[in-house]
Amino acid sequence: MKYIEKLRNSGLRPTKQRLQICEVLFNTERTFHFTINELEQKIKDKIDNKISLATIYNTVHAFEKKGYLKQIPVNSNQTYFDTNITDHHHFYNLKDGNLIDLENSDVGPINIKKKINGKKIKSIEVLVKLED
Amino acid sequence: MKYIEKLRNSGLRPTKQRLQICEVLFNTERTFHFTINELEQKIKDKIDNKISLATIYNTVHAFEKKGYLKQIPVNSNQTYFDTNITDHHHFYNLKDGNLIDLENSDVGPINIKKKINGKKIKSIEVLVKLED
DNA sequence: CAGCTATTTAGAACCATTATAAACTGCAAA
DNA sequence: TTTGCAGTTTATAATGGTTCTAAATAGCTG
Repeated sequence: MKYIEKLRNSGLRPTKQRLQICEVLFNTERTFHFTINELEQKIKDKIDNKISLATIYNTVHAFEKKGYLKQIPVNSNQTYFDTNITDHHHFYNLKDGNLIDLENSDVGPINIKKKINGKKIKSIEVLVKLED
Repeated sequence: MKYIEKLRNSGLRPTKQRLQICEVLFNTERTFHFTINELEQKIKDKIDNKISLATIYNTVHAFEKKGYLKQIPVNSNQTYFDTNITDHHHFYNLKDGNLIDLENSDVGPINIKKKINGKKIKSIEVLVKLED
């Protein structure tokens, strides 16, 4: 299994559940956005055994902490995650809450001129809200 | 009262509660960021009568819909609002969750090259996450 | 002033997320 | 292999921000 090493290298035990969640999250043609509920549904569809909701939350947070997932800063009642961990941005369709990737190359270079004392920039994320 | 007209022009009845919330939100030297809980506390400190939490939620949402407040897209368990409704951006201090304004002039012009069919850009918001 | 609709209110309901604590499991050491 | 233990999983309860409800109240227009 190709995810065993990945997990072990991060100090995460390659449990059956984590490996199955890896399959759902990372063994795909394309990256995608999801909420925990959407992921839960995807997991139900793809695997036979049940993974408890608590484990899904735990795993997603563990993966996010290790940098295998990113949280998308959007105001919604649910938290959105992204399996695309490259530097990039998002369109946010206000009508239906849909998110669309916006590659770095589709946004001019962003130069933050203001500095904050003693702080480093960890990420720069652009959210482009869309309306009709 | 200077807020009566503002409210009436928006189709909102200038009730005692709304006018008092206007005072707290807009009669200030500087704009500021807040969560509903923080606003509730501020209101308690500044006025004698009680305003119910439901009214605070209703009013904040009404003001946001009318464009007198902006929601700040940040992942937090609470929703952040901003009384600064000009086009601008934010630093987000990951350590303590603090938000700092980042004026448009402190960010180079942002040119979104990708177009989405049939959609208009409503806003472009940059979130700069800070770490130590 | 009358009557109508918008608004306020306390409290209940909702629901995403987190906490709990008991059962289970991967794994290293013997 | 077996043992022991820390790391995980699990069902369920708890939490807490937000929204809903329905009754009381308050602007506003005629």
